[in-house]
Amino acid sequence: MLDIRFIRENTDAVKAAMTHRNADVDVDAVLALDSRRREIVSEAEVLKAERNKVSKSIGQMIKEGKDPEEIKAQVREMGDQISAFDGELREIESKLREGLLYIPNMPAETTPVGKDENDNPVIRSWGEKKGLDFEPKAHWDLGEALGLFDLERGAKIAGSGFPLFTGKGARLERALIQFMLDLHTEEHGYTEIAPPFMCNETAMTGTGQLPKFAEDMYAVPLDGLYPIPTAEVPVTNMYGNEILDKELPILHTAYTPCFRREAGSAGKDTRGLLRVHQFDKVEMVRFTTPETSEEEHEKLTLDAERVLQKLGLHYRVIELCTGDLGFSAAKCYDIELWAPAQDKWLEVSSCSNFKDYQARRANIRYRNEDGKPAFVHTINGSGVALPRLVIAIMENNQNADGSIDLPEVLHPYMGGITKLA
RNA sequence: GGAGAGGUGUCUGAGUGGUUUAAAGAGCACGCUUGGAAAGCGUGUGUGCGCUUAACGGUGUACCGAGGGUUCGAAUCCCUCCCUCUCCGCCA
Repeated sequence: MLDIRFIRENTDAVKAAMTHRNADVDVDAVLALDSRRREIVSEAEVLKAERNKVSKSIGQMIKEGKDPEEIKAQVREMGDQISAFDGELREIESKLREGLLYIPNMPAETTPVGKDENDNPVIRSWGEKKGLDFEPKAHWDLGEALGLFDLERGAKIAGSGFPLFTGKGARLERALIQFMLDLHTEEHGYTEIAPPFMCNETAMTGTGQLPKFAEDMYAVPLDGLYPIPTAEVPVTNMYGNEILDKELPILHTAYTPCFRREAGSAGKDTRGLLRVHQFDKVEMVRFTTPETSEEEHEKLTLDAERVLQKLGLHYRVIELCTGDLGFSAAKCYDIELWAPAQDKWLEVSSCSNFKDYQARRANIRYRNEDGKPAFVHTINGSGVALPRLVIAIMENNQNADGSIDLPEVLHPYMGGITKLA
């Protein structure tokens, strides 16, 4: 969340930022709560100081054998007033916090201003479109024919959007996960985490999924848990309410399945593996100081790109404009893979710098140069998400006979299999 | 799931209603001492919020797992919850 003091002192800038985001946020209502809160705190604390003083004198009187009943009655009255203040304060603080939780992050100064996804500039691209001398088949046809997945049976046991991989398709999932984890841990300096696949409400609030996006999450109400929509949630919140004494930056990578209800996107891009409710993903997370977060964000993005380069896949990097930026992000690059049969770019990674927005929500701090606690900056990105990666591999590397060549780096992970046929 | 024991500051650890302003020790920082170091001695050593200050800081308040309650006053008493450990049960 944003620092209430920042909002107080930069009200116009905050309002302008919300306009650029197309976010409907009542900044003035939050400021009014803040102003009332400070009023009450001041008044209540004067009373508390007085009460503490008089209470102490009661102890003294008892020791001296004097009768304290009259003074007790006075202090009791003060106590009633204090209770009234504290009651109102509790109410105001909870409203204020709720209000702050619904205000998205400030876009970074370098984030391009724009209305929607059509205003996202392309930053760079790598590779080029493969010239296939035949009509490319869609991955759903290739996959069913080669026995890589069985979407009908997946739907039977869980519903549509819950893919079931079979045989070499299942092995390909495992191979890709392992390849990416090895790359990030052995060459990019990340420490691997194997986190819980469910998180509590506090963790989900820390990274910004709750309270605003509750309808996008699966839930296990009996236990107060949510199946994670991304490893970002457990891996970021693992340091919640801590002052880190480790050297920054901290780099973590984690494989987890991800669970998303995809409410609101029903009927859009639903064929095959394009948009599913459960998918595998390797995530990267960096905890940095404010001074280095921009640089670390660039590095993390390159780490994701490296995965695609090693796999030999044509991709481009776009930057999200203010109107398309995610709720908690200040700056974000999306990486998209070219899929010939779809004739489309598919998003496989979203690399975001959250600055101190998540750290303030989750209360993740470090000690700055003065030794004072300060919020870290968090950065994360997919490195990368599997379903669309699998789509790109299948559709780009297909042959006229319906077989699929596997990228060389995967051969060892596939037990020597070089081609899906 | 059942029974029991616990949760105090960076750490160890005392504290069962009122100079506790959380003892003491360790650690850390600075200073003295020293040829240099160790030992010794001295001083300091948390976080959030409010007010104040140009700033350093000052001041008030809250914080002893979390949240409520009792009381003039709570680390201390009561209630609910969370977590850790031990034993039992169940179990991959």
